[in-house]
Amino acid sequence: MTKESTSRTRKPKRGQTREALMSAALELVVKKAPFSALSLREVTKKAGVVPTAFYRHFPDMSALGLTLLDESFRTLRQMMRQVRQQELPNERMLRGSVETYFTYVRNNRAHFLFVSKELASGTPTMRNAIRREIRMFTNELAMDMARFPFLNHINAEDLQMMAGLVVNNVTALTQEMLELEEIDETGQQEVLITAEKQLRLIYFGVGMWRSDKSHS
Amino acid sequence: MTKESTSRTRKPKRGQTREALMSAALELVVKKAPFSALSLREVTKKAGVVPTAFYRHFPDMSALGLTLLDESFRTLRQMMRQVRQQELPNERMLRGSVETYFTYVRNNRAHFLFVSKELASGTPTMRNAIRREIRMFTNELAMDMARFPFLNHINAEDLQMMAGLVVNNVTALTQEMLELEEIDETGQQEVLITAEKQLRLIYFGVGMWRSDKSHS
DNA sequence: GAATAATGCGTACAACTGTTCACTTATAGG
DNA sequence: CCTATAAGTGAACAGTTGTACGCATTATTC
Repeated sequence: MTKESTSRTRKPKRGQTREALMSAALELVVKKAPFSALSLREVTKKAGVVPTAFYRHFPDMSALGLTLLDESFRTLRQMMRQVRQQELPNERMLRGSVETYFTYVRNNRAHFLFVSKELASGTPTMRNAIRREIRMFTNELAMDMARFPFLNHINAEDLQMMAGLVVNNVTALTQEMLELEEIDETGQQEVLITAEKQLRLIYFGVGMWRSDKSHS
Repeated sequence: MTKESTSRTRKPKRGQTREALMSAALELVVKKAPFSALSLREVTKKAGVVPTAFYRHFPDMSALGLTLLDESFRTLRQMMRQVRQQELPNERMLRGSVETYFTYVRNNRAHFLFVSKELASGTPTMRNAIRREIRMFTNELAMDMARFPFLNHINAEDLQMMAGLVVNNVTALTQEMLELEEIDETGQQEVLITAEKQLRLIYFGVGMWRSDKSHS
């Protein structure tokens, strides 16, 4: 991870305090409270630094939050890319995607937890940023689906609706997963199985869908 | 604004301060921050009462939170009852249920918002209470489905999975709805339409489901 | 109407908050 | 090696917080 230390420093405190602050905050969010409940002093204490040092790296707490959010998004997009570069939806690859996704969730528990909490309880700025990101995912999923011959009898609006259905459900399952203890292997396995079944069921529903159906 | 006499006046409040505290807190949660970020003094100020008066009604803030949660649950259960006493799922009554539900959401915006925020960012006690409640809803829905001849070829586990799918999505849509301004009539209408379509799609998927399907 | 319980008020205090400022120290570039 | 800059320190500030205490007022019950 750290690749910018280019000098022989006995006490390598170069750009490292900034990261210490970020991971301290992340840790506190995970094991304590929503980000908005963190105090600047609390974070600096956990980072092993005096309160005023904070200002050398961030103008205020909300800037830290935004940076943290950005970092989380990088994780999310990376995951998204990996899931998408598998083949397009069919019953067989469903399991693979689900596993890839939830492996990511488990390996980046802190980031997902942070985003999940902020989505519900963050400042409007944060909430909007997250929702925009989720909407982007949904759009990309809808576009992927559009490229699938199997689905080209479905209009754009309905594809969006279907993508939304998938994303909603995956989001909910992610939160469910995050509630489990990290150790609870069997619980996580259950969520995974449920996820796969639910997505398969959606897949069936999509197969039955007719966009020209009257709905008024 | 406040025209109360300056110093030693007592306002004729009977059991009414307690409620003032509760609705003050609820209001603050709605328009400001997660409950955990509220301060006792803030709440009492908004309720038009001196800080120490708080202790005449609650031992501390978290007790207020629990009470608020309880109140919200009463709303939720009442809604659930009303939705359930309609006929069982078929394509025709879907719209009715969806409308009943979201009307409730709109009419009890504050409570739903409170629960929604606490679900993600509340204390473990709160989160667990809410999740238990949601699980109860899911179970009841699964039981309702089980009584439906149309579905009696589906085993209990899969019924649970399906009920979970519905609840997950309704939950997500509820949060989406709560993000909209109260005035945004067209936005709310859109969510409603999407909700109906998504549930119909699930309905189709359920129709295709075979519990004996191999899934490994 | 007097007694008792319930409720609200004001003061007080210690703990914690964010932020300022002047200061020391470490590091990088010349 | 010297120096300019970046990064960390400590003291101090004004606000806010939760809560304890005693007193004042009201509501209720006899």
